[in-house]
Amino acid sequence: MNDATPLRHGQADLRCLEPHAPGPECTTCPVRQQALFAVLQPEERERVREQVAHLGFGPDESLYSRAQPAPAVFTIRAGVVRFERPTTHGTRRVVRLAGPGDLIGTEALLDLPYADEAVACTAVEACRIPKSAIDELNRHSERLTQELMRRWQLALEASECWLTELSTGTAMRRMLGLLDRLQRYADPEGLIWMPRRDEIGSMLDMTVETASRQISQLRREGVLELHGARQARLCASAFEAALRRCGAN
Amino acid sequence: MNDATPLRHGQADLRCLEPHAPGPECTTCPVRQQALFAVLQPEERERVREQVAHLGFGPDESLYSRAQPAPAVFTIRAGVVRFERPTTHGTRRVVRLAGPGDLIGTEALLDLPYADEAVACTAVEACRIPKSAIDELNRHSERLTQELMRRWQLALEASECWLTELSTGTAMRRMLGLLDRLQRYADPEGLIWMPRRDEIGSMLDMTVETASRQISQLRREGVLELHGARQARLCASAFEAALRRCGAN
DNA sequence: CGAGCCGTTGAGGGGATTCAAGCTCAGTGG
DNA sequence: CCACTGAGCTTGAATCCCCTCAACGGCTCG
Repeated sequence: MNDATPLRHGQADLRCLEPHAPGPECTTCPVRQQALFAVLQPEERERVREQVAHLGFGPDESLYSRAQPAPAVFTIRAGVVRFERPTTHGTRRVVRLAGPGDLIGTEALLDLPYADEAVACTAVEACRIPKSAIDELNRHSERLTQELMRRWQLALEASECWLTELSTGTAMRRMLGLLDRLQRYADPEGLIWMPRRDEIGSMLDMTVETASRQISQLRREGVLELHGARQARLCASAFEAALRRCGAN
Repeated sequence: MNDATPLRHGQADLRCLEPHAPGPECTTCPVRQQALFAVLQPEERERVREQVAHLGFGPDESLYSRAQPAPAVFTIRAGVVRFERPTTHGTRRVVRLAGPGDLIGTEALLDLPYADEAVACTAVEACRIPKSAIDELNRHSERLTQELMRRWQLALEASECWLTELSTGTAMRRMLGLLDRLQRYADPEGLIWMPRRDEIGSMLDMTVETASRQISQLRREGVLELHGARQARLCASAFEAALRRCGAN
């Protein structure tokens, strides 16, 4: 996809798709209704448009890194982003996922460094909004302030949900929980993004071998149907059955 | 401690220590510097004082319950509070702790129901602040708005930290992570609150037996020194040694 | 006193990790 | 063309950690 090295966990090379001519894309944005600026008046939106950069990221590129100075927030237009942080033991742990319409990196608005590393899982399109732009709007738009608080609550909800659904119980239960979440980011044809086995490992705190075994079992049971390496389809009825099976566990 | 039944996980009986005479306690509050209202001007603080109720809760009483309408936020003055939510399998999982100075139940400000059940672990003193009071101040104090956002970020940070430190690795590693956190809520004599074994279980996703075995081992190793049923003391050097030992694991 | 809760410890079994080998597939270069 | 390589995925076998089931002691309380 790019001529540079694939750079797993490297610095982001912020390839600006449309550097200084954001054009009319805001009004035609696929996530326009869910995005942060949906609460703005047209004239307010117009005022910040030229400060917003439209960026693209390839798999395993990071949008930003933990502990770095945070000058901007991002709205995700397409793709899946994972949030990683190192454990005290040196391994990496994924603590959350984000998808189209989500606002990430809000630490920036508090003059705090980024709390996690945000890494693209799939190809990702995102809008980069400098802190200054939000600050200015914030002074005049009470609705934006309210919306920002709502975003924080959403992130908190996602994190706590990750804890209850993806960090408890057997490996199979956690795997089903993950697939259930990935289903929300499915494309129109119902294909879900399938993480690498080691990614699954850092999401669910298991080894690559265990992740592989769970996937294999689900395939044998007809729950999961792999389509190439990075995509798959879930069978709803078999999925429910699998859930019940390990619910009785 | 109270004449009513101990009511494990029951409704909160909101015992108001000083019903309608908040008195001068705000200025003498032990958490005055860390609490939300620290950012307010004296006259602003004065305006809301009479709307704030000073409440007490006994162990296992809940301050509020998940999915309930949320009319107020709470500032914790003393004690430790845990946030629980049910898993899809029917068990309970603790997703976060809060202590003196923390602001909880901020969902209320967004007209959302409470996201978790907040349960007192120890004896807890808290100030109940109705949503309406915050709303009014919010319109005039930009600093309060900023502070609220900071609180949300703190909660998110705590939740993600819980995920990386208390939900990964072996039972011993998680136990040491928990003790490390509890240390932050230690009293002046260095005594920490010691949870029941089943509480530890729902915090670290392990059985009571496993929790008990870890505790016993740490006692034998001189890391932990129990003082009665609900208190203990950590030996810093032995604690570090234990961390290294299971770091090499 | 007996009942019940809480904590502890032991024995056995099961699920996950570890270690290891083999597979496919893409890219490389002779 | 094909051997070679390395990354990712899968599977097997042995080990180990944790869960399950069980029993028991201390303690409070009716």
